[in-house]
Amino acid sequence: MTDPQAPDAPSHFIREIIRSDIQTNKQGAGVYTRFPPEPNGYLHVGHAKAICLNFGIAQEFGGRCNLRFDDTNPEQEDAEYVEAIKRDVHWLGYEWTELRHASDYFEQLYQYAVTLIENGKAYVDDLSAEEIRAHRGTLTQPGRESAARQRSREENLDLFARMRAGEFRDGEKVLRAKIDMASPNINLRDPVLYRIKHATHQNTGDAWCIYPMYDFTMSLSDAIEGVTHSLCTLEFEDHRPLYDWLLDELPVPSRPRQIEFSRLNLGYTITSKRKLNQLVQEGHTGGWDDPRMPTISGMRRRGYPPEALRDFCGRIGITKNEAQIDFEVLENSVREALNQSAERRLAVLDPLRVVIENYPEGQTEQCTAANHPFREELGSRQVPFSRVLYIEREDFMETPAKKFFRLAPGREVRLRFAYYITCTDTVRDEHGEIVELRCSYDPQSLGGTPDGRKVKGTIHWVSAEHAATANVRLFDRLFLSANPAAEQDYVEHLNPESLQVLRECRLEPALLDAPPGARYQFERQGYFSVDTADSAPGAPVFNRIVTLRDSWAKASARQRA
RNA sequence: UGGGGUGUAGCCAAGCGGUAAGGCACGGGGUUUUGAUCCCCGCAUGCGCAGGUUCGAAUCCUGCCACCCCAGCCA
Repeated sequence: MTDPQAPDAPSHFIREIIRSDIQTNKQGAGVYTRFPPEPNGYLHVGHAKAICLNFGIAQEFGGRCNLRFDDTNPEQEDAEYVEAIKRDVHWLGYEWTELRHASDYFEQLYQYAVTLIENGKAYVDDLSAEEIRAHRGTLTQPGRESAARQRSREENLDLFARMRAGEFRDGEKVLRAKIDMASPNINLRDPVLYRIKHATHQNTGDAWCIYPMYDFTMSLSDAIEGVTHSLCTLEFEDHRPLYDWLLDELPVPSRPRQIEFSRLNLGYTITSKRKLNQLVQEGHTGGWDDPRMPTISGMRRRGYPPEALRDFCGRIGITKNEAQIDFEVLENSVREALNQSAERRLAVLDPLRVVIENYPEGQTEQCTAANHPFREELGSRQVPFSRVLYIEREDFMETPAKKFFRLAPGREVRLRFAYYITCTDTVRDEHGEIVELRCSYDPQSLGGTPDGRKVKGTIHWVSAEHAATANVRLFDRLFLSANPAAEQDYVEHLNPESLQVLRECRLEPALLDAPPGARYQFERQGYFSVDTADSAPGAPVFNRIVTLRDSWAKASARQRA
């Protein structure tokens, strides 16, 4: 596995920049990064990329990394989200150096704003939002200066103090940087620094009624924390001149460097907090942690191991290309982690009854089953075998297709960890549907066969009398479109069959005591986890994390096509 | 159309003037009591296009083309 920290992990341009900065001592000693989410929703895979980058880089260079909540817009934010975010970062395997909130700096930021005013670099404007927009100009035309731009420092200072004191209503006044209304970079056309919001803040309560904007907050918070490398996504690239302008104009304690990289897009999924929020609010999924959601909490609930996410983030690379990663890359990381760590069990998802006619009635014996094919230290368990079994319905074909190696009339197969059986007859119900197979077994075939005969197929099974019955949920992609975000209405592209609940699954008895969160491979089927929310003691509910690769399914699909 | 970015295989991605790494996907073969895993092998005379510089260019120069981002008192 390529962990981002591994010495042989592929390098990328940000790592190169940092190496060079260290060599030239450009950003001072040490590396300090930060992950700065806004607590306005749950984290998703895209954030996992940013988390692995920021925390991973810090780890790699023996540096530090803060978790900082960018909580400057009280109307959007909630304490529920800050708790969820902390949980997600921890689950991914990272520990922050300091836990901060941008709101911790509100007083200091306010003083910085005052300094700007004192230096003639900011002014209070009383234009309305619409007027400001009209004054801003367009992409090709310069903006116009507001009359308020000429205000004296004294008046600006007084007005700004009164903004803070709550003398104005929302939207009545705003603090703006005095830069250049004719700049070809629209972000430099006197950007708003502070706005009035009489709202209760999740961290500071009612202490403030003015709140700083993103650009102002981000660069100064980075500087306050001594961040050396401020990593963010591409859309902030043309905000960098403003980020740097603030550092130039104010007596900041450090000089962070902003570097942008492209955000993660994953095939068949959505990585937008806003859109994910809509899915939750409109009830299209069971919540933020629905196992079909590309949120970190959804993936955790589904059973993805955190090391799989880290491995994935290490594989996709860090560049400025707008990339859309195939979903298979993620699944590959998940399978690789689980193949290594998950114990194997036998479970029949779609049961078909089998009676072994030459097996003594009422007899039970224990078959020894290895818990893992290449990790002997994980030991083995006993699986009961008896006269009546269940096998997977799709492991039997009355008229076998070409290259079908499983059970069929007259065919012999291996029952995993047990005997060879041969299908001798079929039993049908009144509709003509096959409801039972009659088979014979070879008592000599337990560890091998005395005559050395080989069989092409091995199938899984469970003893009917001993089996537990459980619900198993199969998940398919949430969207049918490869790029739902690009569709006119992504909600229309939801996969109506993304969730399938199987209620008649038969499990080997050992699975009955599986603890919530445990992950197993159901042999020949896939990896499954015990749902942490819906399972009860003695009544586990299983989530399919990911299927096994299935070259038979692929080949037979190709045959049909 | 002003500004800022990006173009290397189906999808990612190395490459930093010396003759196209690696991963995913895909195809073929071997091992196998999971059609899994594992192991081999194949997969760009080609790097957005066109010129130019050079003994030599994905890398340097010039000109084009395509795509993405920016006109919130969101982040």
